[in-house]
Amino acid sequence: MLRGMQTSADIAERLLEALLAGKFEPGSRFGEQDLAAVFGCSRTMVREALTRLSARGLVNVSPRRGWYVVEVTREQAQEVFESRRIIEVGILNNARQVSPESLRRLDAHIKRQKASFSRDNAGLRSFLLGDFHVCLAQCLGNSILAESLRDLTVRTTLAAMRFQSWKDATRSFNEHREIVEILHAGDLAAAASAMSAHLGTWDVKLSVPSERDSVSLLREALQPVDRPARDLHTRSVAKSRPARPARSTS
Amino acid sequence: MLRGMQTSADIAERLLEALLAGKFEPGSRFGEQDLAAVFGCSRTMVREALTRLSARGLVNVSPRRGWYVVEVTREQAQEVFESRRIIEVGILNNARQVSPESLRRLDAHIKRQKASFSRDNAGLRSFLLGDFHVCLAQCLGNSILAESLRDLTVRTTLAAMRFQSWKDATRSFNEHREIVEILHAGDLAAAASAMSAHLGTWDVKLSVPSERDSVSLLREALQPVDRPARDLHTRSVAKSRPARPARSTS
DNA sequence: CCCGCTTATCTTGTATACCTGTTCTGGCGT
DNA sequence: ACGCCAGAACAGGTATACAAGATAAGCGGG
Repeated sequence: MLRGMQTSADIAERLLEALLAGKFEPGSRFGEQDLAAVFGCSRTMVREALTRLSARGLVNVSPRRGWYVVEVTREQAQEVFESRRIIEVGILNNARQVSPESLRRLDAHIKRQKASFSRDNAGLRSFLLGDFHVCLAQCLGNSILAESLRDLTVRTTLAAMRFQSWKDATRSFNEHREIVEILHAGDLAAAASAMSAHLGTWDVKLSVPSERDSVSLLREALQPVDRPARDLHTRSVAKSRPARPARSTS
Repeated sequence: MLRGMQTSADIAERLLEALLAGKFEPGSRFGEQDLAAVFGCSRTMVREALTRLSARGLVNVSPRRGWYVVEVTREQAQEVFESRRIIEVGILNNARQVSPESLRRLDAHIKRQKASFSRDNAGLRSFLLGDFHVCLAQCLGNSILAESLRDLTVRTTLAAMRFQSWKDATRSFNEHREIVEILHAGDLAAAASAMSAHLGTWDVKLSVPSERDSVSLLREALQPVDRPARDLHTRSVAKSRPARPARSTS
């Protein structure tokens, strides 16, 4: 039973982190009671947390059926990347300079990313690779867009899972490091270019695989899953039910 | 008693619209029971709606005291404008072209804005002037950023109210119309410039008034209010209480 | 043996009850 | 008369109860 400051905001945060860490497949179902049991609280809190995530577009609710991790469509995924490029490149181009403190923070973050490779922790790695972008936005002084980026990085992760457009983690890390180096040099325009390229390599891959038809979907779904259960609170979610219209709420 | 599809998303939407229409001052208090009475539902729904708004950063909750329309600080206001410029200019620069249908939609929106001037409806006017930016983002094919812009336009309105940085509505409208004309000509880069200028005139004004000290705050507060009560659901909110630490949630 | 219908169970949707912290008000003391 | 303290009223925080819809299981007919 996961504890510690059980407000609905905490629960939402926890779920968001897990999402960013890639612990839930798109389309996974979140049962209110299961989550309540896991977090040791009542359904009320869970519902509030899920409502928060819903408002941020990370989960959908299908009436009387449950909450489902969003299944980003290909078009939406393109939009996500477009949005990220606009925001992240925009922030870099808009910034005047990077404070020494921010540079230190970024260095520390890079170090954490690096460390996550030695420890074999795919979840943490995924989380940090996404979180870097949020951290960068914060360091550049725009916490509003940083917050938006949190949602977008999560959706990126989900889109990547869905379309299996894996970007090599090592490569991502190297590009992150490169960006930070450029920032140390103070060349924000160059950093913006590097960021644009960094994001570009993602969606190129994303657009490569052919459109997903129901046959390939089936074939893929029926592949044996040799991946073991991953983590504590992964266990509480049943895999997605047959699927039904789920409405996305504000 | 306001009715019609009383889901929490609807209520949140309604509140957001009212916020964008400038019907609530920053710092206004939303009483759960009052809202429940107004919407003819239970506190549960109201809480859910407010939770949604809270997740989008439009209201804060002060524990055991209530929900308050966010009071954007000057620094946050600057961030809002920076974010808007990054997003809106970015979208325009990123777009390839504008579809005829989108142009029609924009024309229609301009027409509605124009109409709102003849009818003397300040709320509707404020709403439409903000909504135009959202509409534009949607027309340019990025509904994700359009959604983010909804929050940002609301915060812009709130910041403007707080710092009394009124931008002349007629001027805003003219600039909107100009932008749409440029889009008709197909010059997206020029449109981006126009948008940048459009947003620029706002925050210039915003930065002009000096920092607000408690004395001027009092003097201002004690001015006689000759403005009559505006609309139905404005009546349900008590003016802000003395103020206390309100924490902003995710 | 398979398909369709009915019934049971499970899960969410919504309201409400109760608890707790905050604010307001009245009384007391200085 | 002012300020402080205590009690009451009020509002939000949380859990729970009950209703309604959806899924799954069981049963009967073709």
